Amino acid sequence: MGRISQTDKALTALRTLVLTGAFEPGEKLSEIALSARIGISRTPLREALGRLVEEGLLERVPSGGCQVSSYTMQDIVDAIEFRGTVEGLAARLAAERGVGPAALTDANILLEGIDAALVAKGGVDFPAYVRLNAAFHDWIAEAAGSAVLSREAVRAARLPLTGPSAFLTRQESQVPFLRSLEVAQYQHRALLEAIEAGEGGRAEAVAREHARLARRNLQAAVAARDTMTAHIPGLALVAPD
Amino acid sequence: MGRISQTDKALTALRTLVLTGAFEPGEKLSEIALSARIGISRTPLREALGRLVEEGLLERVPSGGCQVSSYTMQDIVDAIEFRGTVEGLAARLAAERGVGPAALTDANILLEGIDAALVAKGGVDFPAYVRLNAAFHDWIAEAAGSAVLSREAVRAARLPLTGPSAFLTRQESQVPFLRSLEVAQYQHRALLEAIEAGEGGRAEAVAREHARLARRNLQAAVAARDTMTAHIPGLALVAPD
DNA sequence: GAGACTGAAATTGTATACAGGCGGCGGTTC
DNA sequence: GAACCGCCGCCTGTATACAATTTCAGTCTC
Repeated sequence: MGRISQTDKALTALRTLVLTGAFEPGEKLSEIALSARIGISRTPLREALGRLVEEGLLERVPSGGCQVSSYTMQDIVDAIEFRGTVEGLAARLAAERGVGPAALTDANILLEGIDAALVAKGGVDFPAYVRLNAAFHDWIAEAAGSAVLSREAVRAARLPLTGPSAFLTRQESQVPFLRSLEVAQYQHRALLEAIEAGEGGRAEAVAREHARLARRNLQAAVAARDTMTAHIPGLALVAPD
Repeated sequence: MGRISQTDKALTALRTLVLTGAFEPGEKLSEIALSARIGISRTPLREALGRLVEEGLLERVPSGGCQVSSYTMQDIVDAIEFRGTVEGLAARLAAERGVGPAALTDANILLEGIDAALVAKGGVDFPAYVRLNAAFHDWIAEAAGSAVLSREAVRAARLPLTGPSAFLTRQESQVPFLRSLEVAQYQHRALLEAIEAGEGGRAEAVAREHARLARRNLQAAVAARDTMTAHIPGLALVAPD
C-alpha cells in the first residue's frame, strides 16, 4: 500500500472525469470500461465509486451499478442553502463557546491576505483569493471546536457546485462578479467580528447570507452556460430548466 | 447478487455489533477476524466498513484499517444540534415553499396515531410511538420537497445516538421520560401548524428546540449509564467524562 | 404487428489468491 | 542493562477468477 493508494488515484481521476462532464448526466458507468480507461483494477475502482455515491456525484441504480447524477437548479440552490445553514451553525457555536486567541489571529491573517489579494497590482490576485477563501471557510468549519461539526461542514461544501470556491473559476473577467468579491470579504469581516464578540445570532445570519452569494454566482454561470460549462466543474451535470 | 446483498448483510451485522458494544471504543477491527465472525468474505465486508466510516461509527486509521469510533458527550450534543438544525432547515423551507394537501393529511394521520399511542389502554403503546415518531421525522425530511435536503436530513439522524428514536428504547419505565413525550408531541403539532401556516421562522425554531429534547434524554441515559448501556445502541461508544 | 418468452452475452457482485508494508520480537552492540 | 537494528509474521490493499443476475436480441405466438 503505497503512500498514495490506488483507491485515491481512482477517486480523483473519476471525480475529475465526472465533474468535467466526460459523461452525460444519467449515464450508466461500466466498471470494466472505467477500469480500463483509468488503468486501475476493479476493486479499488469500486471503492472509489462508493465514495462518489456518498459525495452525491453518482447514484446507485437498483438493478446494480452506478450512474452519473443529474441536478436541477433547485437541487443546487438547496445544497447551497444547506451549506450556509451548516456554516451558520458552526459560526453560531463558535461565537457562543468562544474561540481561542490563536485561532482568531489565524483568521485575521487569512482575511488580511484576502484584502491584499483584492487590491493586488494588475487587478485581483485570483489564485491567492481562491486559496485564502477556501482556507477561511475551513477555518469556520473548525471554529466551533467540534469534530462532528467540522466533518459535516466540510462535507456540505463538497456537494457538487456547492463549495465556497465552486464558482471562483474563470469568472475573472466578469465585472459584476469581481465586485461581489468585495461584498464577500465584508461578510467575512462581519462574521469574524460576530464570533469574536460572542454574537451567535449575528454570526449565524451572516454565514447564511454569505452562502447565498454563491446562488447569485450560480445564476450568472447558468445564464452564460455555453461559455461556462467547460470551466466550472460540475456545471455539466445541471439539467437545463 | 440476491435481492439482499452480502454487503447489506455485512453492513447490518457489523452496525449491530458496533452499536451494541461488542467492541471497545478505539478497538482496531481485523478484517479477516470479522469476515470469519459474521461469515461473509472480505470484499463485501470491506464495502460495509467503508459505509460505516461514512456513517461515523468507524474511523480509518492512517496506517491502514479501521477502528471503532469513540465519542465524547460533547460530540453527541453537537450531533443532536446538527440534526435539529438540518430538520429546522427542512421545516423552514417546507413552510416557505408550501406543502401539498396530501402530504399535510399524511402528517396529520401520523400525529393522530401518536396521540392514540400516548393514551393507549395499559399505558403508552411504546412500539407504536417509536414507529410513528420515526415516520414523522422522515416526513419532515421529505417535506421541503428537496432530494438533497431529505438525503442530508436522513443522514443527520443516522449519526450515532442522534436520531429521533435513539433514546426511545427501554426508557419506558422512566416517568420523567414518559412525560417528555407529551412535550414532544406538542412540538410536533406546533411544527406542523407552522409549516401549514407558512411560518418559516417558527417552524425552524420549533424543529431545533424539538431536537434538544434528545439532549435531555442523553443526559438521563448517561446518568443511568450502568443500566442503560445494554439497551441503548451506541451508548457504549460514549467515553465517560 | 405487438408482446412475451427463451437464450446468450455482458456486467455486476463475490470470493480468493497475491504482494507489499507495518509492527512486534529477538538479537546484538555499546 | 538499554537501545538500536534486522528479521519474521500478520494484516491490509490490490488483482483476478468465478458465479449469479440482468439485459438485450431474436423468435415465436396470439
